Amino acid sequence: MNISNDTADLLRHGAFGNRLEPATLKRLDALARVREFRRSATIMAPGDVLPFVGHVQSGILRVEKLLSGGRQQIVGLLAPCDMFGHIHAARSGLAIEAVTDVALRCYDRPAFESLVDVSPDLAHAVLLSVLDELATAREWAVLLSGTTVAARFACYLLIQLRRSRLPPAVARMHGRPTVALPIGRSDLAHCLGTTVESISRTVQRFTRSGLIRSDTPLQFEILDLSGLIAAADCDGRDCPVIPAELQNNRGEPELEECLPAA
Amino acid sequence: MNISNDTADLLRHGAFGNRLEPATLKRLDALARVREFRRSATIMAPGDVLPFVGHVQSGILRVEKLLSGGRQQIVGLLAPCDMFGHIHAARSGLAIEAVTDVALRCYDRPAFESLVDVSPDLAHAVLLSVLDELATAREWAVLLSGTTVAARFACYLLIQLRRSRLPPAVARMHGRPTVALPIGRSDLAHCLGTTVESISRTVQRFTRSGLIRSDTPLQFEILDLSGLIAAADCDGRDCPVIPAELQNNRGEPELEECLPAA
DNA sequence: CGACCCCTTGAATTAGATCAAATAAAGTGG
DNA sequence: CCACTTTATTTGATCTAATTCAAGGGGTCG
Repeated sequence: MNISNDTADLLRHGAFGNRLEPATLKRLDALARVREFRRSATIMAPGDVLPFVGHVQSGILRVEKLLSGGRQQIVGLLAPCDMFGHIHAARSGLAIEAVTDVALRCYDRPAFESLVDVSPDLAHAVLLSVLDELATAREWAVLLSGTTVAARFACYLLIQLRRSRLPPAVARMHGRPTVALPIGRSDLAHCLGTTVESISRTVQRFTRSGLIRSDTPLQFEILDLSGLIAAADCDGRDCPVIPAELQNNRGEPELEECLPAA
Repeated sequence: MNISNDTADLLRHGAFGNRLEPATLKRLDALARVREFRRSATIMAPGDVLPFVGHVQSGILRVEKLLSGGRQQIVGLLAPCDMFGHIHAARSGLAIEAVTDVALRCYDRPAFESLVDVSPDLAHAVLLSVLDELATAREWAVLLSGTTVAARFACYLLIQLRRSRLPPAVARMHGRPTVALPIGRSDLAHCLGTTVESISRTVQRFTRSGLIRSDTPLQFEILDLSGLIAAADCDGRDCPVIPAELQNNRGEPELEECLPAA
């Protein structure tokens, strides 16, 4: 299969794009409208119910909880091709903000729901999509449950390795798997429920230990995958399952196959 | 509406029971088979894909991640009427165990999925059910993101107050809202990503502060709801939204209405 | 060049984990 | 029904890890 075609399709139709009938796809396209937001823009305030659903075309969103003291806790990141919005409206109390400049492919929610009602293939794709979101949310819960910052950071890297379906997030630098999300230390700290200082120290420690290499603050080359898995305090069978294609470096042969993904 | 009828219906048909056509309900009942497990039994091992889906009729399940060191991290609790199992199989790497003796109403998965395919009402109900699971998972992520044990414990109490749809979990003792899940300190500690000792100390501290009262280790009477909300470090608009019916004690008038729930 | 933002590093404090033990509750068998 | 075992909870003391407070580079942009 042609990678670049797949990529283009994912970008256009999101996670459920390539599972739809041509006819449904066409009607979906008719509904689509691309909206762009600048970095730090608020897409959804806490308590809002968006009038649309959609998926990310480019950029990174953060799903976060705003706490009383003006503090924020990130409970998820949305990368290109991830869905956002409440299919069947229910206030979540969460906020969505743009980490980078973003382009969102949006569908008017009532129209989208009507289309779902008459398109079993779309209904099925939406269900799969929500199930994927569910798995991701559980993964975040596991991540946040790590007791030490080191464990949470290692888990974060493993999740990003496994999860990202599109080039920019995970690539190979110097032939090694690399996590390169456009996420600054501040956001990273909020993701991991800690402070920028602790993040910084942990990154330095991992670097000194030879687990990772970080040319720029936004890039993490994975040097020792098995070491990272050990640091994440979870065995490879579980949450952070690494795609087979990434295992051929210092590959861990005992790692099982990854989920079929997309 | 008749509460006891509703309760019975929830117990029999789970979260999506009262949204189905009578015909669908009948076909669903034909598929149902109740399985019982004793306390501490493993319903699903990590890596398993259950041959059935279903919902809890009685008892409590814990959804957990098993870590390398034999440690476990609970990423969710399932109470009566909650769904479990992967509708469209995808290994989660999570385990499900019985906290108490449980009765599960199970449906053979292939048969259930076939029924979903031909029953739009069931498909819709399943989607809503999964969306509810998603909201719950995000709530857990928020819970686990709390920095201090006190914040996580307070958040846990608030979530249980809001979430439990059936009597045993939340009731009123001496006229006050009470969280009374059959969860021992050990499980509670795993839920909150901490140790039994820290739980114990936190409970004592909350008791001394007059936030809660605990006659038995399994019961927590809420004495000061607004204090708990403050301790959870999140304003009432968000995650822990308290049902209106529970607010008439030391009610917090500024709390908004809760979600329509079931 | 200075203002600003982001990342790193250092020192002090504190919360929580760990180790260890006492107390309380619940089941078991005589 | 009581002594006894087992399990659950509480309390104490120590030690480690992380937050907090504070300051020092290293960029970018007007």
